[in-house]
Amino acid sequence: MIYTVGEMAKQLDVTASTLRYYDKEGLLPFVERSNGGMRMFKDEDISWLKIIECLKKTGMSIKDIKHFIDCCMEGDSKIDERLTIIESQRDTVIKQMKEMQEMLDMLNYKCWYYETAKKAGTCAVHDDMQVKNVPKEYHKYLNQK
Amino acid sequence: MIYTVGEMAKQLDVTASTLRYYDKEGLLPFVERSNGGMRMFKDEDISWLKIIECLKKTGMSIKDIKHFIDCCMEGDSKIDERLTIIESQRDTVIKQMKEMQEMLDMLNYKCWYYETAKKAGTCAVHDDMQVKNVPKEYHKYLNQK
DNA sequence: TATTGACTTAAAGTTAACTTTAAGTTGTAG
DNA sequence: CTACAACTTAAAGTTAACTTTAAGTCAATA
Repeated sequence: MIYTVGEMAKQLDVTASTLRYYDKEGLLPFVERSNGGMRMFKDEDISWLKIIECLKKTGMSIKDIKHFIDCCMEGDSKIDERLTIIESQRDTVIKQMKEMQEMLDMLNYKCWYYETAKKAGTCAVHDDMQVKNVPKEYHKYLNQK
Repeated sequence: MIYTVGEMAKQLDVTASTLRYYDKEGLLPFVERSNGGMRMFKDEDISWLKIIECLKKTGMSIKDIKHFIDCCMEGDSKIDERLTIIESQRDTVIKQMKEMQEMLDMLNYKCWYYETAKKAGTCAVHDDMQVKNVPKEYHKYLNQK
């Protein structure tokens, strides 16, 4: 199957101009053109776009994604570098997820804080809250508003 | 203890101008001033800055953080809205973490892909790779480059 | 009291990642 | 063959979140 930029955009839930922008930035060297100059996306290009999406969603810049794609186009001589880039991005994601978990922990505490305040009708309930009435997992947040 | 903007910035590992920018945007209405106009950060302000950091790191815009802080300054009449905002942000983070896990799964597959290619000296090893030699958790990525 | 480093504000500048616009071309349906 | 929707590029515009600059002020130390 062959798709136009608009059809491909719809499939990937991005705009056509985003795909054109990626192409302009050199992220899509694998996309072929018709005689008239129209982009022709192939089914296998979806795999490329999914890895681009993955790198983008995990915070890699367009410039660095281009570098990775360039390495891919170079072929087997760049396997080492491609592996290094992906490993490094994986480590980045692991760090991001740890940080996310910490943020989630804090938001869970805040939810408990406001649920408790809501029941009491006032945040003042926390001023004279006894530590034993605070769930253990939230102790580290005490003395926070 | 009282801290200047520079001291507070160092503690939080941000620049002083970032804190001034947040203040200008209305995120720090709780920060007091000296007679001469200098910002005076108190120890309890660190709690405020940590929740701001949490909201920011989980993708909330400055504008929406300001709205939350404004609700906080309003007092008990806004407990409901504060709870709703925090619950919604928690849900957002849970979604973000699920997506992150999917990205991590894909990066793990790519690592395996390049490790295998590296051992073989060529990516062509994947062209005639038998499914039984691909770890089960990676089967969903087959037919991807 | 003079120096000096850190502070103050307002305003302009930066950056990334798009998005929009304008002018023109392609390709399909009737 | 004509319409016309969707494509093309180049260039300008947008947005968020800072960052930098400039001109001046504060406050701690010698």
